Amino acid sequence: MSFTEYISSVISISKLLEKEITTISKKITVSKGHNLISIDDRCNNLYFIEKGLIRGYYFVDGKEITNWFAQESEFATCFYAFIASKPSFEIIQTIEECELIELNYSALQDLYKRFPETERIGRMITENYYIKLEERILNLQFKTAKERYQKLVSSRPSLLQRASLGQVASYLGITQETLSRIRAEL
Amino acid sequence: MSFTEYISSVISISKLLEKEITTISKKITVSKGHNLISIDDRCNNLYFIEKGLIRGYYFVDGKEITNWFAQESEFATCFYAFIASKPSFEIIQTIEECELIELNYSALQDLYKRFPETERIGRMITENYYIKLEERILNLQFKTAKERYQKLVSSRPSLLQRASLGQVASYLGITQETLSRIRAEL
DNA sequence: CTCATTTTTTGATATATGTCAAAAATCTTT
DNA sequence: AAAGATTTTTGACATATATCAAAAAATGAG
Repeated sequence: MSFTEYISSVISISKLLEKEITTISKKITVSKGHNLISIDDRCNNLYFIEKGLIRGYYFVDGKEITNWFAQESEFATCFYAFIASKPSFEIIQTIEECELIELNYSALQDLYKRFPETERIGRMITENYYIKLEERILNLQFKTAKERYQKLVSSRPSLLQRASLGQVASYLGITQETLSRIRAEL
Repeated sequence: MSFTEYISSVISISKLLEKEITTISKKITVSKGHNLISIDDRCNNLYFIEKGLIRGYYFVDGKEITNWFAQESEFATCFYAFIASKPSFEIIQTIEECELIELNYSALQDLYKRFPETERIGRMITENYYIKLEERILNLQFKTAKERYQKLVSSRPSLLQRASLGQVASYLGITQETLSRIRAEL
């Protein structure tokens, strides 16, 4: 889904607004394995994914921990850093070649001001992020590794083909070996 | 800290705004063990805690799971339900007798409109909720039960005196027995 | 296509935390 | 203060998942 299509699915957009959105949208193509944002970077951009897969990760005891995955029609950024204007605590990396719409923080603030109906988009993004986190906590806290895996498979079936086992395992909060065993017995 | 003091610490408030805030603030006292919001309730109120302790909890396999604690100078509501205008998935219960400021959702929206500077408060509340969740995930996923306990003790020392062991244990994602043992060996 | 590198799987063993049950301690209410 | 209710602690044992190591499979560069 293109960014404009996504927006239209949330609010109805006038010709004028459409033009405005085009103006602030910067379409970029990024190769696989590229870091969009590194740790301690200022995080002034929000990326809408038209095509591709991105993850956010950080290090714990020298090990990469994947914090989230984002795919087509989703947004990617260090959300905490973006809303709080703090340095990023995670690395944002493309897992596949990506076609992205880059949105600048201040351009977005500006858009909110001039087209108040776009605030709805901002709120929806925030809520989406929040809800995803809530769900993740429920999962981590009360499901077995197998249940977490099954849930991921059903909600994002293609992820296992697109991301590496280690990336998925750390996202699920288990070791790669355990994930491999879970997968084998099903 | 009173609600007005709290607001003043975030934004500077005019006499007019102060009066307005007083108008929409409803000060209530609630006895211990009272449910402010039950599961499936519409969640139209946000509570600022001037005094007391509140928790949000839900049931998993018939067991109570505490999702969060909120104490003096913090807000309490089913945040997900509040922002998304969905029914609450948790029960919000006072753990101690509480003095609260009850804020109505639509009165708040109205305030945002009429005093745009108050939007900042709304955003800060949202961000606060989000950041707390992020931190909790990091904790749950990569710390041992003991480390999670120690962190809680240092960030909210009084909680262990104010909430029951079972409530704290489920918040930390461990059983009451395990928490009891951790506490004994330190 | 082949060799080298990376990723995934398998095996043996260790360990943190859970479960169930009962005792001990603490808190309420009369 | 006593009796009952609730909460916390302790014990024995079970189990899911981690760790470390090595083999197997998949991927990628030349």
